[in-house]
Amino acid sequence: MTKTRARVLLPNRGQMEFRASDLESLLPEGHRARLVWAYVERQDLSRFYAGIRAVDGGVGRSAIAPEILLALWLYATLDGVGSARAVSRLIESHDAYRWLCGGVQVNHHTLSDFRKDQGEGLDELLSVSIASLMAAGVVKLKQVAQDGMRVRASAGAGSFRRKEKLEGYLEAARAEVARLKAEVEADPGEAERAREAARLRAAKEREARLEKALARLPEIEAIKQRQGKNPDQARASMTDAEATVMKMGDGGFRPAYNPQLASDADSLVIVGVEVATVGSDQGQMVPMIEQVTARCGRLPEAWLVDGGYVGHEQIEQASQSTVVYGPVPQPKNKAVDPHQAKAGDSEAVAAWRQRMGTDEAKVIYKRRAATAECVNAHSRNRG
DNA sequence: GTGGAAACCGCATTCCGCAC
DNA sequence: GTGCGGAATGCGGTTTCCAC
Repeated sequence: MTKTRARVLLPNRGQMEFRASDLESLLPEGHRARLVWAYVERQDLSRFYAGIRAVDGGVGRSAIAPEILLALWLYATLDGVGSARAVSRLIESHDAYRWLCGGVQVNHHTLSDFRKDQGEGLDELLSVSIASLMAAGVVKLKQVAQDGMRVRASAGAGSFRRKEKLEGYLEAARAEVARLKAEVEADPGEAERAREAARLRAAKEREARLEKALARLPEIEAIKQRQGKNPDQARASMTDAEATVMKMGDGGFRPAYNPQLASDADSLVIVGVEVATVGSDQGQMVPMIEQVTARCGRLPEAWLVDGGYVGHEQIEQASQSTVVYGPVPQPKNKAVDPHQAKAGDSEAVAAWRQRMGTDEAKVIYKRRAATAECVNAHSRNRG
């Protein structure tokens, strides 16, 4: 008995079809993009609108609504996307990003410009958001935890040069700018003129970067001096003058920044942000307390830090405004546990007790268990 | 239809990390 | 050291809008 061939449905991908659909139906109720949009709509964006010169009845092309740009960046940040080009690609392919745009074309350049030009506005928005959360009782500032993390800078490890080399490169860059200026002014052909102008721009940028690198050298030299090292060995990056070679989590040394975050331990809301250009957390506590106080309008009740912040001077200053919780610093004589020290303490421990003022009510050094609790709370927060 | 103004966005360039 | 892909950014062309 012969068996006939099975009859099946095979895909026909060349078939044209039209579907009726709207952006609104792409996202379900309660989708994160809708929440982001609702949040953005509630914000006072007058600062962003103030910079738009295209007005009703006036000339010029309409600007893209700041709500869209802000919502795109906010949603992208929640998605862990930080590149303008990546957001631009997502706008083409991802329903949530398409929904946020609502048919408005947004180019990666516009996204990048918005982030670059509106830094102050975005910072102010953070303050306003925190104020709203405080008014609603979400942020209480009972315990604020601070920590930093090393973030790789956009500068090559091989871009660092000492003063002598930087000055040489700057001289060469200035000569190049002068040469290109003369070439542009000599009025070559139209097509060539654009290329020459681009080269001139690039040369000017390089000159400016080298000037910045040289301007930062004194700061780096002073650090070297404090560390007892030869200040002549100070080097700055030719491409990103503010980047500093720091010890990273994996033990390596790379150009990086040290962003500092302060967060309300109960609500997990970030209440302070700063980008430090030094690798150590020492010295970062007091400026952050001042920033959070200015941003929130009142002092935090308690401030939690890890061992990297516990320096005598910082603790003394911080204790004027809040109660500081941090790991107990070990005396240089590691053979002695100062907490166990009693009558007959060694001279070193007695001096340590006096220096740290453990009996002062304002400065409280919690023992290991309490510290672990604080650090855990902060770790959860960072997560 | 034309000109002017404002905003958008493509081009060109540089720099980076990575692979080889 | 070289090539490649990705990202950032200034300049200037293009687009859009309005008045005349």
